[in-house]
Amino acid sequence: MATGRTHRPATRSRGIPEATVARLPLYLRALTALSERSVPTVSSEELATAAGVNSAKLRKDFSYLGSYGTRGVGYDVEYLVYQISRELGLTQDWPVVIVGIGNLGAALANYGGFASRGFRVAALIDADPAMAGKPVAGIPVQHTDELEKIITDNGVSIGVIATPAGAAQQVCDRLVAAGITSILNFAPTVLSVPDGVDVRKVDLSIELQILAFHEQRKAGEEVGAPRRPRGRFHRRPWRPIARPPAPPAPTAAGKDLTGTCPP
Amino acid sequence: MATGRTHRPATRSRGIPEATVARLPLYLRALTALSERSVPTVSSEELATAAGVNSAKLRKDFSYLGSYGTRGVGYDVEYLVYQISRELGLTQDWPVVIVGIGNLGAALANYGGFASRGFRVAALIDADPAMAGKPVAGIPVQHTDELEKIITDNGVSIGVIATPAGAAQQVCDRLVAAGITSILNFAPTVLSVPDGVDVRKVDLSIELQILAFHEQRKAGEEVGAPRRPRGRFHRRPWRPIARPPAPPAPTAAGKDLTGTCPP
DNA sequence: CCATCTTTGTGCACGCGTTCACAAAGACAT
DNA sequence: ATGTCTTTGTGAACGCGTGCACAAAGATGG
Repeated sequence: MATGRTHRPATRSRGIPEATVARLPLYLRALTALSERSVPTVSSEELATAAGVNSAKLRKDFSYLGSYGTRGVGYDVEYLVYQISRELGLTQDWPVVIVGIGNLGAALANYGGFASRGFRVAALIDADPAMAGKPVAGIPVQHTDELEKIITDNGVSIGVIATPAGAAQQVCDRLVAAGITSILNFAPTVLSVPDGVDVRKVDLSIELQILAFHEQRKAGEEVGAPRRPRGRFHRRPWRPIARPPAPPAPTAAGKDLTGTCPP
Repeated sequence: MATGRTHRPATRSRGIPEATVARLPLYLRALTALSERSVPTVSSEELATAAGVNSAKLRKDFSYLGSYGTRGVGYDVEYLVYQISRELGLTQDWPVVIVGIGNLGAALANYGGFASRGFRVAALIDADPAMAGKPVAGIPVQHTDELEKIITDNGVSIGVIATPAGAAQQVCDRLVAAGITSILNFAPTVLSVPDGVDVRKVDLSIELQILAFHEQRKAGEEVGAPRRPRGRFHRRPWRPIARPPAPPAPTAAGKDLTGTCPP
């Protein structure tokens, strides 16, 4: 999951483990799809398949919420949708502000998955005066000067940062000072926030790098044993983009000079 | 982290734990920043702070790569940048295709964080014939019909799916059939792929839902003990957006009717 | 060359998360 | 009412990840 997660002290909130909380939205999505198809009940096995997890894990996850299933039958879809929604806090409406209306910010503003989950885009904020007033996704962009006023007036407690990395910490500080207590950060920076403020981050390039690691490993396996031409014919040659720097030489007179001579 | 991660069998690849692999990009980002400031060496403590992790964790992570530090001094920045880049497979260039050029796809095409890490956008693909030929981020969009040809001609092994949920599985199948072995999925769907294909997912709304959970918990604490007006004055009233469905009644003659009567 | 000081690398213990496997619970048929 | 069959809910075992705490290693100064 591209889901970068921030260093939370792993405090299981009200008895529900973090790992379970992170999966509840998955279950909710699968259940919503079933609900739209008017499926009345679903077994843990079916739902687990639809959500892409193990059925035992799903049952244990649900057991933290309570005993909402019926043995021999399964789970009532509508009832479970409501229980999970309530647990996640989606039975109320959450106004959010998006700061940084570049390509990504605009994409987020247009993203339909927010409104359907109870998240309402209360305002779009950008530092560029030329953007001010310009409508994006039907909402006029407002200038950063208005940030504090927007947040207090609308009672916003969740902020989304989609600015360049250089501006992120500054924006974050202003959001927190204005009363924001949850931040979703798309900027490739580590944000420092006071206690009581939650930060979750999404870094698009990190996910690709993790994929590259495994991809390299798959390609590397081929030079190993049976030399079976797996994949196809489209293996790229190994093209280094940087010379390996020499390992740092010992500061004092090195006792062992082997291995540091250039090839 | 919004990092959604897919149910990998937790196979630690070549001895390096998955959790460590997921953090290597973080270290790399912090090290790159130091490198640009021409900082020669860095201690585990400093680097850990910059990356937002524990210093003991960082040292243990690096120990999986080898002994690249110097006791009493720290780590050589340039050397470590190279070693991590090599481990992640970023010393070669990875062509990627982006399928689905809507708001999000366009944002990804314009995202600068890819090119700087060795990822090259080889092609943009969309199913809308009206998009064909239109340049996005300087690259002309190509039609889905060309998908297989693009992938084989360019030797692409990493694909990014930014289509609507309904089209994702179909696109995924075609990508896999054409030779793609790593997929980054932005569509809110569970993709099923054959063994040997890696999938990582990024779901924007999931991250917000997790934040909402904790936000609700913070608000709920206030009604508890000392009624200290934490936060500020902007607490929203609890506004239910759906009536709680009644729990499923027993099919046969219910022995116990208490608790199912409407309020 | 020796003493001191800094910082790495890691053994160890602990806690969380995952999975197995099964007893208990309820539906359904007879 | 009773038996059978399906599916839940959970106790227990295991493995991974995290953090502590310290010994070893090397730099630095005299």
